[in-house]
Amino acid sequence: MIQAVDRAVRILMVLQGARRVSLGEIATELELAPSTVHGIIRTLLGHGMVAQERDSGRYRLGPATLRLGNVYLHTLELRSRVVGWAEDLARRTGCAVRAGVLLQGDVVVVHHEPSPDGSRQMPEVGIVIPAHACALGKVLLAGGADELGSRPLRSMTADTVTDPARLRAELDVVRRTGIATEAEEAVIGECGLAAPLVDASGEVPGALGLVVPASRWPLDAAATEAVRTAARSISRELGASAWPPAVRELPAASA
Amino acid sequence: MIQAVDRAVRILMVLQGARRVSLGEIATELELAPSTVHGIIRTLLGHGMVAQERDSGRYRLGPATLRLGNVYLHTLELRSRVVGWAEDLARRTGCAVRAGVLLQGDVVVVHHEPSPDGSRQMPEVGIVIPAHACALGKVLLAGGADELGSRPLRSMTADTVTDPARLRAELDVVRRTGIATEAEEAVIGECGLAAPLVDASGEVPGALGLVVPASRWPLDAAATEAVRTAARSISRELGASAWPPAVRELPAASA
DNA sequence: AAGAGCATTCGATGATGTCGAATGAGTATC
DNA sequence: GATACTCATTCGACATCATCGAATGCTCTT
Repeated sequence: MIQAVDRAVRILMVLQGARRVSLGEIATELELAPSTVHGIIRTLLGHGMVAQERDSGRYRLGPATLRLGNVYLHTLELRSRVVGWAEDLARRTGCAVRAGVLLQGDVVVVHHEPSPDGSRQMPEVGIVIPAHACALGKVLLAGGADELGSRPLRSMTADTVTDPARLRAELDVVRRTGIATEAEEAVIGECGLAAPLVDASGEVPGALGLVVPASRWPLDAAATEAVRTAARSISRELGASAWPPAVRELPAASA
Repeated sequence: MIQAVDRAVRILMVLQGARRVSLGEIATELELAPSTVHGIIRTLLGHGMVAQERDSGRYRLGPATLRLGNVYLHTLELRSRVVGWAEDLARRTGCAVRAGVLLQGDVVVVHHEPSPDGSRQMPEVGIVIPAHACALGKVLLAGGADELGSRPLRSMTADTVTDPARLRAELDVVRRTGIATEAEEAVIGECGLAAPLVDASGEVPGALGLVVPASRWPLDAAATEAVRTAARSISRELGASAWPPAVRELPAASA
């Protein structure tokens, strides 16, 4: 792992955590000499990855990051395949629809279809949710090879699953049923139900799910079936041969 | 400028240009040894800045870029101040409204308010337009210190201004009037009108403008005045003391 | 008016990234 | 069905390059 590049990305992560950060704060947080940070930041500055406030001298993320993220979205085949089905799902179920991918123990929302009733329209594409606390995340963890990243399971609400053993048991159920649920484990008043998206290699590169108000929880069977149908259809478009994905306990003997 | 970091960002830029890129293609484009690129990419891979297709081995941008871009948007004070006024402007003028910032000779759209008639709803936040070919860009170039970056002015349509001298003359007008216009210089059938957003230091960190169908061009005076009013109001919220920004021919003697 | 905190610059050190060649897997070709 | 090719990947030695600590200039605060 290239040290300088690793540090550069770490600096971006620090800038991600706070609006305006001083050079010294970054240096302290990363346990580096201020001049070291300065050199890296100047390089990032030259490419627009970070910006500097002209008056205070403090740093924040730059417009180049927005461009990168936007291109990422448009090159994501998963997303383009999801859009149409998400619209249909939202109309059919009356719920907001989300699609997400895994990023190191967190779920990044790559598509958000607002609920038809228009309760809120905040652009939620790009937001990050701890994987263990949302339905999308449980699906992705269940489908991933590494499963849990051995990081502590941060508690978000009173109902967040923080016990690794209990989460692992839940993931087993997800693997068997192809559906994950979550009830106010990330946000009070919000529940979720999600299903895996499978690609040609049998991997689970993403998940599709509903955001359900707690007042409408548990969800009726029709909505659950709609999610299952949509996920299966998208997976087929992605080249998947089986859905839900095959459970792989051991390295398959048939390979 | 840190060499390794610079190369890492360059790699991201290459990945930005094509959906799926092989290691060799990146190495060729950047004139580097494949193993050098590989080392850097592996580091970026570890942070989710790039992703690798499991089957082909090719690379593309990763979900971490989306997260970065999203955080950038939410930490941008400019954007949060623009949202309300953009909505109002769109309703008042019937046009789509955009806000943008400058990124090395290009404009990055940081906010997009669709036109009320709902002609199209593509999420255009994050897209990039050559600064010399759009109204937002002309405003930003006029307000910037470096003016033109001595890069060739790429032609987008038959009406794109590609002559530096003519563009410079246009920028002078923009500085005097506080309004920039563009008629089918970037996209056939699309015209634009924009005004500068000024901050407390008198800089022009962003621009606000309308996207006008060619059929409605030239725009009536009322709409132009609405843009001017919105830009002035937002600038005041940002702490600006004067609008349009003062023209600085020379380093001010009063400093 | 003096002090602190900040970003920034500079130069010497050695740790670190770079390169070229070799490996292995996977695929297309004959 | 076997071969040749492309491609990502690994390894080790060299010298470049990033790193660090101290010093500077600046602005804002006390």
